[in-house]
Formats: sequence, C-alpha cells, structure tokens
Amino acid sequence: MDDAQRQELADLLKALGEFNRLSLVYELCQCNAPQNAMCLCECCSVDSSVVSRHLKVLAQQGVVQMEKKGRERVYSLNRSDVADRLRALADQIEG
Amino acid sequence: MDDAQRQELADLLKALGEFNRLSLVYELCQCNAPQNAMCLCECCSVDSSVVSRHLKVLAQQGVVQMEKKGRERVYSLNRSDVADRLRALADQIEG
DNA sequence: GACTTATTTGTACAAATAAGCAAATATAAG
DNA sequence: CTTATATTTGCTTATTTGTACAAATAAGTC
Repeated sequence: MDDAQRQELADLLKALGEFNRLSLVYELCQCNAPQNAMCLCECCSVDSSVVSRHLKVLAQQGVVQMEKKGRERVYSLNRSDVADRLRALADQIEG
Repeated sequence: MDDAQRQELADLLKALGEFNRLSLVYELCQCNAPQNAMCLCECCSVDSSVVSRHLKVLAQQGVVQMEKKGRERVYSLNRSDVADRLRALADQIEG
C-alpha cells in the first residue's frame, strides 16, 4: 500500500470519526429509502448548513451518494463499498 | 447503540484517521515482536515527541498496548480487538 | 413573476489538533 | 554518582475543524 492509498484510507476513517457524521451514517443505515438533508438534520441537532457540509465530506469519501430529486437532494449509504473498505483494513490489522 | 458507545467508536475511527497514526499502525502490523518508539519513529518522519503523543492516543483507544521493558517501552497492536470493532461497524453498515 | 422550501456558500469565531524544540523524567550501564 | 539513552511533558506556533447565522442559489408551486 502506497502513501496515497494510505492517505485515502485515513481520510475515510477521519470522515467517519466525527460524532455527528457517524450519526448521519447510522441514520442512513436504518433507512431503506434515500433521505433528504432536512430529514437527516433531525438526527443530529445541528444547523442544516452543518449537515450539508458533513454530507459533503461523507460524499467526498464515497460514504454516501447524492441524487437530485426535485428541489431536494436525497442521500443514500454506499453500504457494501464502505463495509468492504473497513473489512479490508480489519483483515490487514489482524494479519 | 447509545451516544456514549457511538462517541467511543467515533474516537477510535478518529484515532486511526490520521496519516501518521495509521502509518504507525501499519508498521506495528508488520512486526511480530513489540516495537519501541524509537524504532517506530522511523516509519513516519516526525519527532520522537510526536510519535510519543500519537502512540498515547492509540493506546487510549485500545489500538495498541504498551509494556515497560527496561528503559524503553514496547508497543504491540491489539489486532483482534481492533479488527473486531471495525468488522462490527462494517456489519452494521452493510445491514 | 412572486413566493415557498431545500440546500449551499460566505464569513466569523472558538476549540481542537499536529508539529517542533527544549527541558524534565526514568532507567540502565559504567 | 555520572553518563547515556528512551520517553514524556511544557510551551509555542500554525493549521484545521466544527459550528452558527445570514445571504445566495436552486427548483418547485401559486
């Protein structure tokens, strides 16, 4: 694994390693249908602009996926993608 | 999962989500025997005091384990423990 | 077009973080 | 006891990060 890949993994872990962002992930985890930001706003009690920024971070790391739907944007979790990356790390660590 | 547990998980991910700390983890990952800080110092090119602090963070999150050995302190990776926590998250995310 | 709703962006600010260096501490060896 | 080595701690600096609020943008509805 080269430095760039390691940095990418660190960025993913950092994205998940913040309480409100992790809460967003768990919230999306329990939804079958994609959710909009206003809805997600309720699970962590912060301003909508903050949720917007957190979702942007999660999207940049490929944790969530965004889709435009009318005037709202709905987010869904890239379940298998994230799970696979976490398991790959777990496997490496376990050796 | 309550807030405290979620915070704990976020703290673990944050601890792993920094380049130099993740490098330390990978370094320890490739060692069979526990390593001292001076040795670990070489893998990421930072001051020994910085390594000391990073190792402290990792120890607080249960990622590494420290053992006094003469005047040096040797660190080893809590492999299965960390791997299990990452897999548990992966499982939850995959749903 | 005017209005409403959803989301993003600009700005400001406080708190947290990472880093380096020097000094302090701990412990072994001479 | 003195010296050498390993590690931690105190201090400072620069940078990043999370947050709130207001304004801007986007897109639907009347």
